[in-house]
Amino acid sequence: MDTSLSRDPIAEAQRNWEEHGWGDAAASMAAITAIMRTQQILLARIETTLKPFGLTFARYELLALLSFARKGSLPMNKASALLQVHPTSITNAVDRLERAGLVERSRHPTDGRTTLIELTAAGRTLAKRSTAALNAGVFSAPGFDAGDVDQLIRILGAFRRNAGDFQD
Amino acid sequence: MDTSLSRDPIAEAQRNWEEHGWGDAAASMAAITAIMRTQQILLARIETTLKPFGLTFARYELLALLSFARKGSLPMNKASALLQVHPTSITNAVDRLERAGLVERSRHPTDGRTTLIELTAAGRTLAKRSTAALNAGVFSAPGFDAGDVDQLIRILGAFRRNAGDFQD
DNA sequence: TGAATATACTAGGACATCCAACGTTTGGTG
DNA sequence: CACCAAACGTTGGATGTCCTAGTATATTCA
Repeated sequence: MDTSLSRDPIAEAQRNWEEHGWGDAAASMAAITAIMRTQQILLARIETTLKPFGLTFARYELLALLSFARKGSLPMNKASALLQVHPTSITNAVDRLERAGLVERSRHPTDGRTTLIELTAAGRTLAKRSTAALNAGVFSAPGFDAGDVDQLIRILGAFRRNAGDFQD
Repeated sequence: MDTSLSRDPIAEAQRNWEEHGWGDAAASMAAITAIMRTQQILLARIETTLKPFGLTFARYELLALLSFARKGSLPMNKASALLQVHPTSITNAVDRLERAGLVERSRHPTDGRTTLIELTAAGRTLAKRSTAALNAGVFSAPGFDAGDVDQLIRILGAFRRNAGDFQD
């Protein structure tokens, strides 16, 4: 699993693409494959950092989102929209967080369809601690060269806007 | 699930980070979150394109890798190393591809521990067709701005090298 | 007002990924 | 030559994601 190869397998795939006459798609294929692999590496680091807290990244994201909510609570459909995942993924995450005593479900006062999620005291504490750990262990030194972080934010921001994630 | 937000939720998260005094980690957090989301968008497009062929991206990657192998066959541990996924993921993919008649397992002639994977004729045909579909539907127009593809390859290549993916 | 439509959440299933543990085969070492 | 550590693949379990379908509640409109 964690063996270092002598050559970049993605660059190798790009060469294969070019040799087969798919030169117009080769570079994009390489970029997309690199995004896939980078996501995998980063996710593994994040999960390792969160493991001591009993959290996964999916659950952490929800916890962090709730900790920034002004009212301290959020409808499940809002969480689904903001985290940009399927509603059933939110249900799954809330189930586990609730079982761990970190959040609680409550009925919406006026709309009987919606369920509100709210942090418990334990949830709020864990959100702070795990965020500090992620900042220290991953975000403050992610391994990108200087200046590249801003490039990534720009490039991927444009891509996500093109993909319809947001208007702005 | 596919609702367009008025504002970029990742930029919003970055602002939250900065307001809480985590300015040194805010930009990296935003870049990493953007990578996660971009991967999700691209994977969804790829899976949609592959669905008519009865393939998932994981199975396609293995199929494509085999189609480039000189001998037409590859040990499972090689596939695991080149695709950079856990050996059990290869076992899973080969199980399904074999059941679909696209690949076959065979014993290594000299080393009794290793298993070789080989494309069937049907597998080779499907690899070609699905690659053409991906090139046409995703890779040839991925939605990145001009010049950004090369930037991505450079930035993510450096990251992966730092992460120990390859020497080069 | 009452029926049709839309929205919100949940249940069940398919798929992929990882980890831990296991059995088999190799190959180096005493 | 025998033994044991290492390598290889598989099984079983946990997690997350998505999809489809179903139930309950709101909203719209005839």
